[in-house]
This record gives sequence, C-alpha cells and structure tokens, in this order.
Amino acid sequence: QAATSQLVLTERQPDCQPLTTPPKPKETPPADPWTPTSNLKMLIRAASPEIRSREQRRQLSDSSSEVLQTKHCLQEHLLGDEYEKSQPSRKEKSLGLLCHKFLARYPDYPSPSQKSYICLDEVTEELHVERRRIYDIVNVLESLHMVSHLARNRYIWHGRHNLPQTLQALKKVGEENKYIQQIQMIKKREYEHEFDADSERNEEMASSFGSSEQSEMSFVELPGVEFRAASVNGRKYKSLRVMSQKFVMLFLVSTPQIVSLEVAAKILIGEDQLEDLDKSKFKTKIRRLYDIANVLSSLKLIEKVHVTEERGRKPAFKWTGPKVLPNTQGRSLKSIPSKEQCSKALFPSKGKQNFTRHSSLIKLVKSIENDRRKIQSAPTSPVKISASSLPVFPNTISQFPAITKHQLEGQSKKAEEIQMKGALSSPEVVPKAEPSQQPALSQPLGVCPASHSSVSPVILPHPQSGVSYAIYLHPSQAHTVTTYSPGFMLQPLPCANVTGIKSNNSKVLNKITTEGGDAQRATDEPTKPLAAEERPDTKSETSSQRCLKRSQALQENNLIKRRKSDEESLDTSSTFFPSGYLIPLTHCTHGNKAECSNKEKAGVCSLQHTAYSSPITGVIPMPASELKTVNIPAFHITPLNIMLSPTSIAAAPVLSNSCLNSSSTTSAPNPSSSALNFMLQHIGLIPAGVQVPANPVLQHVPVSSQSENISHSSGSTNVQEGKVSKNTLQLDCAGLSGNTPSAPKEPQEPQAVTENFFRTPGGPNTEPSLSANSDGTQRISQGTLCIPQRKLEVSED
DNA sequence: ATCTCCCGCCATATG
DNA sequence: CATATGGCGGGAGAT
Repeated sequence: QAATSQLVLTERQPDCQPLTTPPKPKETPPADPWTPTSNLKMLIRAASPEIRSREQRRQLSDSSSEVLQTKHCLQEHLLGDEYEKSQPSRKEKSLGLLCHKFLARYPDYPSPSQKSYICLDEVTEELHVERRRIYDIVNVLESLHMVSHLARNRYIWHGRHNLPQTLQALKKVGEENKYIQQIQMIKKREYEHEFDADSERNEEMASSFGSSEQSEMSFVELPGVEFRAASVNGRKYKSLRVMSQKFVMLFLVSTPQIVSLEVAAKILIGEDQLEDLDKSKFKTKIRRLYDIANVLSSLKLIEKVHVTEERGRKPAFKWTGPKVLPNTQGRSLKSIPSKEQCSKALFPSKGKQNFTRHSSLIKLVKSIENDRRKIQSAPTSPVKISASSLPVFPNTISQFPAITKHQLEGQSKKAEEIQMKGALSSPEVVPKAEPSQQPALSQPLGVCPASHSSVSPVILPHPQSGVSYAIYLHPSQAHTVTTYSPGFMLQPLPCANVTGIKSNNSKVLNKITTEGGDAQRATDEPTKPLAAEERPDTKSETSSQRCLKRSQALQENNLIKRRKSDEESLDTSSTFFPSGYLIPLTHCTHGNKAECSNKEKAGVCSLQHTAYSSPITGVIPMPASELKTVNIPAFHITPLNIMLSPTSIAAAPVLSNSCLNSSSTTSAPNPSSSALNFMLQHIGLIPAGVQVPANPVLQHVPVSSQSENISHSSGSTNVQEGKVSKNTLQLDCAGLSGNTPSAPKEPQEPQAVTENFFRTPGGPNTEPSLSANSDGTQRISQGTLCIPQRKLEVSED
C-alpha cells in the first residue's frame, strides 16, 4: 500500500507552509481533474482496463476519479503480478485511499481569490463511493478547517492554508484541556489496571475524568475561517469533527508526538461522558479513530506506528505533520485589527446562523445549571463556573467565525503567514488581544459563557507588558493557572486520589516506548532524569509495590472517594458544557480593555481575563498538568515539596520544548504575574515569598500551592534550579505532576492588576473561578488532605 | 485471535 | 415529506 500511496501522494507535498513556500495557486474545478498526476492516470487506465470495468460497473467515463484505483491495480499487477483482483479488495476501498483520491482533486493551496467548491454529488459519483464515506472524509477535513460546509451538498475547499492556524489553535486548546495529564492518568491506570474496578474507576473517573469534563468537547473554530454560512452552524454534535480535533490535540500536546489509539479513545470517551466505560463504546470509539486516522494519514499529518508497553505493542500514530509552534497567543490577533471585525463576529448580521448552535447552548445551559448546584455549596459559585471550562464557552464564541468570512479569510491568511513568520523568527510581543468574549453574552447564558469564551483557547491573553513573553508556554500555563487557581482550593474538598495520579505520571512516561524509532524530539531525556530525581515512590515503585499501593490507596481512597464522590458530584460543576465550539477569539482580542469593561457584566469573565493575562505571561508553569501538578505538588510539596517538583517528571518532557522556546522569549515579570502572585498570597495559597515562576529569570519556584489552607512552609524548594531552570524549571513544574502548582510568579507588585482580579469577580471569592479547573482543583484540595499519608506509605513501600 | 475498518441501517437535521 | 448528514456497530478482510 505504501507504494501505491506514494504514487498517489506524489502530487501533494508534505506540509508546506506558506512561509517557506509560496502557495501554489492552482485550483481545480471539481469536475475536471487536471492534477499533476493526470498523465499517470491515463497510463494507468490504459493499463488496467479490466480492473476498472469490474470494479465499477456503473462508473461512467469519468476519468479523474478512477485513476487512483486503477493505479493501484496496476501496481499490483506490476508488483504482485497476476491477479487483477477482480474486486477491489478491501484495501482498495479504504477510507485512506478514498481520501487520497479526494484530495487529489483539489490543490493544497488554492488561490485565495478563487474558491473552489466541492459538490458532494459530483465527488461521490466520480469517486464511486457512497456518500457516507465522503462525509467521513469531509468531516475530518472540516475539523482542520480545510473545508467548510456551505450548504447542502456544498463545501468550500480551503486547502491547507488554514492548517497552521488550526493546529495552533488545537494545540492551545489541548493544553488547556490538560490532555497531558489525562494521558498520564490513563496510562497509570493501565498498569494498575485490573484490580478493583469499581472503586478505582470511580475514583479515576471522578478525579481524572471529572476534570476531563472540563474540557468537554467543543469544536474549535478559526477566526478567519468561514463557517458555513447558513446551514450548518448549529447542528448536532459533530462528534466526528470534534473527535478529530481532539485526536489531533493529543498529538500536539504530547511530547513524543505519539498517541496510542487506546489512550486516545479513553480520553475521548472520558470527555464526552464520564459515565460509560462500556466496552462496546470503546470499540466504537476505536473504529472512529481509525476512520479519522486514515484521513489524517492521507493528509500526511500522522503515521501509524506501534508503541510497546509493558504488555505488548499497541497501535498508535505518530504526528508527522508540521510542527506547531508553541502557542502563543498572538498571532492572529495582530493582524486582526479590528474591533470592527470582532464586533462583526460577535454580532453577525446573520444572527440566526450564528446562534445555530443552540443545541450546544442548551447543553451549556444544562451544564451551567449543574454547576450552579454544585456551586451553591461553594462560596463563589458563579465564578467558578466561568473559570472552569475554558473551552466550553466557546460556544458562544464560535459564532464569530462565521462573520466576516471574506474579510477574515484574507486577513486571516495573511495573518497566519505573518504569524508564522513572526513566531518563527522571534518572540514578538504580541499584543494580545483579549478575548472578546462577552459579546456573546447576548445569549441567555450570557455571563457565564462569555467569560468562558474569553477563555477560549485561542486567545491568549497576555500581557500587555511589553516584554516579550515567552511566547508559547505561557498560554498553557496560563490556562492552567487560571483554571485552577486557588479558587478551588478554597473549597474544602475531600481528598482525592491524588496518590494514584502522581505515581502514574512517572510510570507512564517510562512505559511508553516508541517502536517507530523516530526520534521523538526531546522527549526521553526529561523523563529519565526526572525519574531519578523523582520521589521515590513514583519511580522506584515496582509493579508489585504499585499494587500494594493501589490496594492501600484504594482502601483509603474508597473512603475518601465516597466522600469525594458526594462532593464531586457537586464539584463537577466545574465541568461545563458539553459541546460547544471553541472559537478563537483572536481577532477580537485587541481591545481587551474595552471589552473588559463590557464584560463587567460577567464579573467572572473579567476576572478570568485578568488572571489569564497576567499569569499567563509568564509565571505559570504548566499547563496541562495543572491538576495534578498543582494538587499533588501541593500536598507533597508541602512537606517535601521541593524535591518533588523537580521530580515531577511528566511535566518536563512535555514542556521542555516549549520551555525552551519560552526561555528565549522569557517573559519579564509581568504585572500580571505579579498580580497573580499577589492574589495567591493574598488568598493564602501561596506563602508569602513564593511565587510563580514565570520567568526563568525570576524564580520559578514552584509554588506550592500550599494548598490552600495548609501552611506550607516549603515554598522554596526548587529555587536551586533557578538558574537552570529557566526552561527546565518551568517544564518541571508544569510537567511534573505536581509540581507546580500554578505558580504564580513572584510577586511583583502589580497593583493595578491585582485590583482587577479581586474586583472582578468579587474579590477574593473570585478565586473559585480559578478552581474552574474543577477537577484539578478539587482534587488538589483533596489531595492535600489525604495524599500525604498515602504517599508516605507508598514511598515506604 | 487480533487489528482494521467497510458497509450501510437508521436516527437526525435540514430544507 | 424528501433529502442530506452522520452516529453507530456488525461483522468480515487483513495480519
């Protein structure tokens, strides 16, 4: 198949990004195939007439579509020799092949000026496939914004122009969703696997997944990309699209960019619904993932590989697409100027379409309601909600994209290019726009959503401060920080299963091995070192030990869980809306402040923003891990902290890259960060001295979040690394499980900022918002209580 | 036996 | 109501 595919592929080049290569402007009318391979096609046809005839009886004279098939046939003949396979043989009907054919019809980089349209009827006819299959392909392409649904039977082909942006956005969202952590948890479970199902399950589910909920699904939109005008906005869930995006996110956030189907399926399931664990569901998910993987493979974004774990090798895929720069916020924003656009986006005349998503909205509402319940208990309920799920909100946001298509497109593209360039070259200071979330508020949900929206992945808030900030890392961190922030901590939660988590991380890392052998960029290193350093328990544990731990933990946990579960149910509030789209706010960003004012309504939002921006800038350490990180560290750290943070391995690997990048950029201490610190201190989360590490320069001390309540004296722990740290530290913090709590950087005094924080949401109370992470936070808190014990035990073991 | 994943029924969404 | 979409899972080909 490889051979065949190659041939087919020849036409398309691997990722060329606009930057380097000027896009080729060709476009092809759907009907006529021109394609570079046309010659080949002809040859093929000539060669294998028989085959064709057999294959398709109905097919007419269409030349274009058949080519591929014929080609394959030929090859086989050539290679294998004789039998012309009379019938296509399953492979020939594979989605991957079909996708190649489909892609062959359109240029990778269609000229912007002309839009090429895709007519499903034509395609199905020409490719001789059932419509259903085309939907599979198109849905995945849509998730990458390579096409947009215009109307019935009509799609617009964008090609790979949007790919860089899309990937960026997806990466960002992935970071926000803490996928890294989730992956770790899952792996951890694996080893633990079998034993006690229920209790564990619950625990895990609750803890890990619960958190996962936060992420919920949402479709990530691109600003510039057009949304299908009318028809499609709302619609049902689009699970395939969402799944596809999430799947891609997993690659983008994991350090070795390899994701096993099993893990991906579990994560996707977890997000959608906490509850079912069904095996059948799992199988279905796997099937879908194969479908998606086939399309992504055709796009050359991923490649199949196998990972060997303790048990055996498992199917997995490796990212082979373009590298995504570490996130930054800025890119699109810059280009996008205008408020105008934003406004448009927000309030598109079309209106209806925009709001199409009601379904999602509805969900949102539900989730909100739930949250409220939960929140009730909590002091600052409202805030939390908003905070909790960044992504979710997007629903509202999502609408934006629809607007200004044309304008945006052009701009967006340009912007992209610019971004790319900029990003590559240097860390610019990006002006970040702020998310404009609020506008969306119009909807009933209004406030909450809006705030959320702000959260939306895309946007990175960021600091006004001029210093370049670390470009990428921060965002994630920021998210993290934001997310969990202290707020939750405040809440008293029962202990969670923290223990398990931490151990997991380390293990997980170890386990994974890539057979493929490709290099995985940096990954390994971090792991080992970390491991060594890590606390004993994690690494040192042998499997047997683990078991012991587990059992112990379980017992303990069970108790805890029970409590927790109760609480959790409440807590979950943080989770959010199930489906929504994430829209990148990017364009909107510019006017942060202004927006803010608007936002005010939603107090929360404002808070969040502020929080984000500041923290993001530099301080915070890790994104993904947050939950764990924060939590765990806190606990552990409290007593031990120092050691741990560094140890936390996981973080390191992941972040490392980003860190590096960031380092260059480094952020200066931002006001925001300072503010953040301030807040934290205020709240008591952080000890006075500590702070968020944001910049290498500053200290990264992992703050222990001290957990909320607990006193922890530790704080300083890591300082040592300080120097080195720049990158590393951050990484560690982030990656490691616990390491870092969000670290708020140190204190600088950003008075102004601080004020905002407090005020917005309601002052200190707002904190809860941070907790939004929900799970993480909660857990953390829980962790604080319980964990220590366990850990001790474990370590002893 | 396991991995892949095609096929197409049938529920929904859209017009 | 007719179609367009697309969730979903049986079950068969590929290994």
